[in-house]
Amino acid sequence: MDAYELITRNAAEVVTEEEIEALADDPDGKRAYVGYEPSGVLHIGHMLTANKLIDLQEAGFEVTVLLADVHAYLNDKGSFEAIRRTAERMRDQFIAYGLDADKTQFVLGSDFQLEDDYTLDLHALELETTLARAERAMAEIKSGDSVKVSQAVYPLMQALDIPYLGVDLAVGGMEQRKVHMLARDVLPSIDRTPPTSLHTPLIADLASGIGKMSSSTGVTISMEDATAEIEEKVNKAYCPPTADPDPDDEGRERENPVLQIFEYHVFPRFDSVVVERPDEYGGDLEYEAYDALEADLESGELHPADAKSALADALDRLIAPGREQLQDQ
RNA sequence: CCGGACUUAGCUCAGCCUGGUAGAGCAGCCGACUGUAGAUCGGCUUGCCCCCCGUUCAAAUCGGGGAGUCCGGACCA
Repeated sequence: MDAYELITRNAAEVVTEEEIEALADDPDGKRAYVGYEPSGVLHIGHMLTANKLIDLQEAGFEVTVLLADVHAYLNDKGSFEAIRRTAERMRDQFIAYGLDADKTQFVLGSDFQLEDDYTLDLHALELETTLARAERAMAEIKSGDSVKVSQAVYPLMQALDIPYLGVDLAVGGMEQRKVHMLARDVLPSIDRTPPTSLHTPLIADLASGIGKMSSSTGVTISMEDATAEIEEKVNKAYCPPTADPDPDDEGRERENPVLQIFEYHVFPRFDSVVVERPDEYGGDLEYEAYDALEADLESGELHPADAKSALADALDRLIAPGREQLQDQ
């Protein structure tokens, strides 16, 4: 697989295509980053961008993982001390999951975001940005809560982190695109180069197929789940026998989260997937690419229940090494 | 700083006037039906009624004080 293909596979969008092509022409030593608010437990939402970081490392990129302790604090996630402890735990989980510890630079936000220069640049960005724009860019606002000033500063710090970390490529889920667009708009005002950005798709809510999966509301699969928990969660997932389900009664779009996880988590990390099936239903099936599996589900050749048991097995194999490594500590 | 509205289940809210041991919808959980899930049907759970003080046999409900949120007004030295 060439560099361009590694960089762009399974990406929902890149901004811009020309800039990505330029990076792909000479990826060695270029720096990519993702920022995470420390939440303690790595789940398959985080792992989706982590997969992309692994792709980028393979393509020759240097990778920075920002453990955004200051951001978490601004977003009312607890005391600094508690947040830093979860940040450490999360770093261990990333390494256990498969990020190369030697090629990955883990940075705490508080390592550089409290410096004088940073603060003054931040104020300069505040001057460039309306409250409405900042609020729109803030992906992490809990709906219904009243917005704090800290939450308006939050996306501006995300923008400013990019030049301070020397990032060429900013990576994030699609919910981060407004932040990256804000960064592209506003960084030139302080004579900083705006980032190229790459956004991964969002996996839909496991139970309903609607919206995005979240660890706070609803069900997610994490690095800490036991085999039996994974089986139960996957079994309970929404999975009609199609890749393109009809909208629900209220007109909300639905996705098939089981297929999404196959596409974005399983096939990128495994060469082939075996679906074990009792003889009465036709015996085992083997797939080497996602498209073939999707086509069989669509045609009825592959029953959702069999797809689910294969998914649970693959996910368990994906996270078991990390899970065991963390238990040994 | 002044004024108004609001605060009840995880969420959106009803109940308050006229005190009598807390309700609906949604969500959640369980079961039936599907070789998965969803849909559908049947059942079930959930509460510091914002806090404190008072009145009363009895307060979510009445009176006083306080807090939080939202909206408006004033101030603009």
